[in-house]
Amino acid sequence: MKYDTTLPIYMQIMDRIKKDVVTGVLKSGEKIDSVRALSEIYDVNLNTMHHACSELERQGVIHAQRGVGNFVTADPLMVETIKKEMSDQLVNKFLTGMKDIGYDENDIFEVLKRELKK
Amino acid sequence: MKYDTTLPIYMQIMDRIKKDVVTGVLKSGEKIDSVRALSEIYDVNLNTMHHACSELERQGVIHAQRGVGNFVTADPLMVETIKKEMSDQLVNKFLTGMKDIGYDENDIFEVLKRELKK
DNA sequence: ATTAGTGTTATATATTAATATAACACTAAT
DNA sequence: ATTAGTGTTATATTAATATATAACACTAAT
Repeated sequence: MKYDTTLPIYMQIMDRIKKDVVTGVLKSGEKIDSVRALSEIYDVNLNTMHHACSELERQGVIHAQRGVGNFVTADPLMVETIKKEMSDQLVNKFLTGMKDIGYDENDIFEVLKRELKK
Repeated sequence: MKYDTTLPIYMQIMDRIKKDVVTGVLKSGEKIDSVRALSEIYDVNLNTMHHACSELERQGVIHAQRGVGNFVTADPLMVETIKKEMSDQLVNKFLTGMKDIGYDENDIFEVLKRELKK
């Protein structure tokens, strides 16, 4: 497991789990690995893993059941919402970032067309 | 001045200054405000501002002259290089991020076309 | 009732980032 | 030589992350 130094580890883990939920690797309603198992899989401390999970719960991605385990949100609509949120944020960051360094919308379109042709 | 909690402040400042260099708000070879003035403008501690500046110098964006001031790199080619680096990183983060959440290249293209039509 | 496996909380330690504050080192003008 | 304005370095303090380690609280099966 490799982590970026620019973002807290617990956030990077949240991101990976959200991606798994959004892509269906983790299915709606499904039980996920225990925090202890996950802390080994992601190679982090138990507290760090719990930090990630409790934040994910606050965001409605998963739901914890004490003594039982963590479960992916049972609401499939929520999964779509999360996907929309993530893509919106990506698009927004990309467009504002490009505009901030002087590209107009046509430029952006051209850059991307060139990049996607590869 | 508003800062994001997800990225260290000194990096966010570096980003803003690099944007100013790339867009010509700060011109090649030009003297920039003193670290003390900048620390007030960006509303951060002098040490934080110096941290940002010394990193910018390490990256070749600016050049410090002790007792005199900081200057934007005199090499206009370097400015272009920085711009290219920044756009490459933006494009890369966007594309990998979108692919990670299940969009293929056609999807990405469509999402962006729709967004740019607004 | 006991036990194994859950989520959860707590204490102590180390590291990084940011702050306040002060001083040092150098340059250019006076 | 002095001075004002630069970059630079240093010390102490606080807050956020991440760690090791231990314990607590709850659930389901035995």
